[in-house]
Amino acid sequence: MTSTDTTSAPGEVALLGRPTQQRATVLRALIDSEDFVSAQVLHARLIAAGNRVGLSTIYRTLTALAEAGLADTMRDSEGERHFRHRPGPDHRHYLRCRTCGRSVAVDSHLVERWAERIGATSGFTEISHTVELTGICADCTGPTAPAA
Amino acid sequence: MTSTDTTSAPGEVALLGRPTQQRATVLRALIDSEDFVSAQVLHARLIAAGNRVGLSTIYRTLTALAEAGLADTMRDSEGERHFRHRPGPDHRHYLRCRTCGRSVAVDSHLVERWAERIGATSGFTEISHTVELTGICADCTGPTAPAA
DNA sequence: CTAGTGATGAAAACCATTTCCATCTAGCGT
DNA sequence: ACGCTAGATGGAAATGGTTTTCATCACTAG
Ligand SMILES: [Mn+2]
Ligand SMILES: [Mn+2]
Ligand SMILES: [Zn+2]
Ligand SMILES: [Zn+2]
Repeated sequence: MTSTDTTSAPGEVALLGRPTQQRATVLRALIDSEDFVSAQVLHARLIAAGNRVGLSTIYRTLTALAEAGLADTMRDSEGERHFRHRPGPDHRHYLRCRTCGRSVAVDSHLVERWAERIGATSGFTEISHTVELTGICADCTGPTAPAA
Repeated sequence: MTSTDTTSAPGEVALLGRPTQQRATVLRALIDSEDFVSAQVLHARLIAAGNRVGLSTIYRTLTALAEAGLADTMRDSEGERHFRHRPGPDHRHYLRCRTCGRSVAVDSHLVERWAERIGATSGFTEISHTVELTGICADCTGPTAPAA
């Protein structure tokens, strides 16, 4: 009930090499957060929750997860990297509230096609793209003040 | 003929506060580069060219130019910020070659509209976005080897 | 010309991320 | 089970871009 649960995360973690205790913990925490988190914040949370994980391992694991396509990444305005678990097979783009930080995945097939077309038109190949949306969500817009 | 030219950059630099020698120099260098440059690289170039400008001033000026809408910015995969002079009134998006670094502005009105629509649909306001494309340009694709 | 406020820049501080490296450990052969 | 070994871990130190500090400088109003 505390931290002796070895069956934490599914076999997904095996895609990264050896399925270690720490990797399972990190993936589990990433899934549980259900929103973008920085390596630092995730580390703080895990430590606060009593887990023993090094910051280096968090960075290594998150980077590996992103490379393996199991996580989406994004950079905030200060250049800090944030990670979010990717449930499906293909990448997603998000719209994030600049006030409360909440983010929601958006339908992006239109930009996906646009990006490809632009590449073809310009004579470029192996096109890849970055698309990030930010705004103020309904909760934070109301005169009732930003949600806690 | 060396660096005594005070009429370097236009009055645009006045939009940033006092029209100083350094600000003119930085803006001029940014315009001349005609492509994205990092603060560090721009600084190195200016120093190599015999100008006396501090790195801090480069950062301050580039940041100010970006805030004033006179420059577009972009972050490379390592998180480093790059700046490019913005000739027109509205921002642009670029397609950059991952091999030689050259970048070309692309027509993005389609994504601009897409971003707005997504915002409206999601109940978000004050939408802003980030769109970056990378790929391999024609010059770098050919069997003739990447351009120097 | 002079005062006053903004600008400069060298050096130090910041801070997210990476690298080192000595110590563990999962997984395998025996 | 037992020991081996390549891979993994994590605390600490190194990196490296960017920001801050602060003493000195230089536009510009008067
Ligand atoms: Mn996409
Ligand atoms: Mn745009
Ligand atoms: Zn919000
Ligand atoms: Zn190229």
